[in-house]
Amino acid sequence: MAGSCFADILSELVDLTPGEQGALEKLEERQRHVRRGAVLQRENEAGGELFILRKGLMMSYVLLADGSRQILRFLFPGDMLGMSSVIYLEAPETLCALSDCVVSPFDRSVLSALFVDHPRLAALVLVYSKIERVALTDRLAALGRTSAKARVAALLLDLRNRLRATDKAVSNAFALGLTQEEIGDATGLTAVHVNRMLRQLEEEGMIARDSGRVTLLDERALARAANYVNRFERLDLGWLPKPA
Amino acid sequence: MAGSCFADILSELVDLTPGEQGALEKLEERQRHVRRGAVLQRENEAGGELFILRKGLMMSYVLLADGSRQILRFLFPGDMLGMSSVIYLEAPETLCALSDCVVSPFDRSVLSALFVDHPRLAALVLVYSKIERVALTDRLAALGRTSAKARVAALLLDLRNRLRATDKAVSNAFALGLTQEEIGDATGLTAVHVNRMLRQLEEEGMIARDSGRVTLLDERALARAANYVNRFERLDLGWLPKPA
DNA sequence: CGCAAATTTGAACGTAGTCAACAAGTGTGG
DNA sequence: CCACACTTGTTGACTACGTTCAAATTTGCG
Repeated sequence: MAGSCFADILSELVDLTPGEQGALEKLEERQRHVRRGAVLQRENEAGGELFILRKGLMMSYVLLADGSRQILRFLFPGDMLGMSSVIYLEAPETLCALSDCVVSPFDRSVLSALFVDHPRLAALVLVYSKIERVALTDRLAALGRTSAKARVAALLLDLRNRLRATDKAVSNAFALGLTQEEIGDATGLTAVHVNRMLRQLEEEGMIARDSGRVTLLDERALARAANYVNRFERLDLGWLPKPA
Repeated sequence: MAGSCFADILSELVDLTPGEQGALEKLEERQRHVRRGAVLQRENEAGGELFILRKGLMMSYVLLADGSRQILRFLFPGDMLGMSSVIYLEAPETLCALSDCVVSPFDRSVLSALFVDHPRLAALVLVYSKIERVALTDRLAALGRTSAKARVAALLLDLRNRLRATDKAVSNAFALGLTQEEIGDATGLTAVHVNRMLRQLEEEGMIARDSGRVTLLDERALARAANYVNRFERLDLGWLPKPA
């Protein structure tokens, strides 16, 4: 297996040295196939493994006492999985495959070694973690303070942008690969209401739909409705340590 | 100024070496007083500085297009502030003092040096950041999937626990130091509805209130209503690098 | 083709928001 | 010390956004 998906993400942020690339390839030496619907890690269970997602779409979610589910994050190729579980005795969230996936498991000791041998990569892991944090707070603000329509619009935009980040060929039309129930669990709505919001976005000419595929017709209007910000842009990383 | 507040937090997680303690004290050499209501860093403005909060209560929030506010996080002594803004050209969130505060500003280059000289501290900074992440996803799930009453109950429990983390003397009765509007902006509710929920918690015997002070009368019932988890417990950090 | 899952739609309901008025503090300057 | 303004808290009446429940329809998979 050539190359490292995680390195691909980090190299969008800075130019990696050959030494750094080599270190990152250690994270993706092995690989494991994961079937759609399979669980990589279950909430409240031990044994936090770390992974890089190489192919496919996954999600992390939590289940609440009443059985309802909150999807925390969708995971795309190049994303590092399991970091928030590896620091706990029991995982705080479940990792589940939304499509057939390929992941590269790696040991915590490899991460630990990375911190010792490659300070700049360690700092980049922190930066990556902070970008994810800001994306999470965007969603927190969306759930706390925006309408159902705005949340669905934001999800569509975010999904398209993150698909495009891994595959430049993704256009305004894409298969979202989520059920309306999953969209609801991500946006804090019911599946029924998601359906109505999609219909409304369609009637207002912002999107078109055809058997699971969505086309963003009026991206400007969607972004306005959603007050969406792409958090992988306008970064400032000049302060990072020199490469090892 | 003796000691480091941030070191106090990290030493709850692992035993710090004298060398590590010394490095952390570098973060808190200077200090600055911040008045109640003052803004340390404003959303969409440049100049992300880093800080350790030494005294007082602060919050981070975002403003949405319609003027509404979402409080992202309350900040307590020992918390590191500004990390998510330092990686961007414009800060993604505002930092504002809820009481008179003391902060220690430090340069990004100091953080950078920490990564080079103290790999284990760097890893601990990442761990700290991940604990915060899990706390954020807890709140995401609360906003997406729980009732108004549960969200207010969760906020009260969290506030008490975090106050106690910095001051062991904090009992079940404490001054929360927030207006009902602020509680609403944190929980995604209106001030009016927060008022009703507090009254309801009071009528059900879970809390008592007296001029800004709150007493948690039935902590068990509150935790059940809120499905609250203390994320600073049950950690597993045996895999960290050896101290430098 | 046949079955299960997902989508779609309607009607009734309920939680939380909105608007408005008043009370209780809090701080400031006269 | 009091008068005034302003913020915060409290309560009621009404509204509305999103949920719930139910049933029909479509889709996709084995």
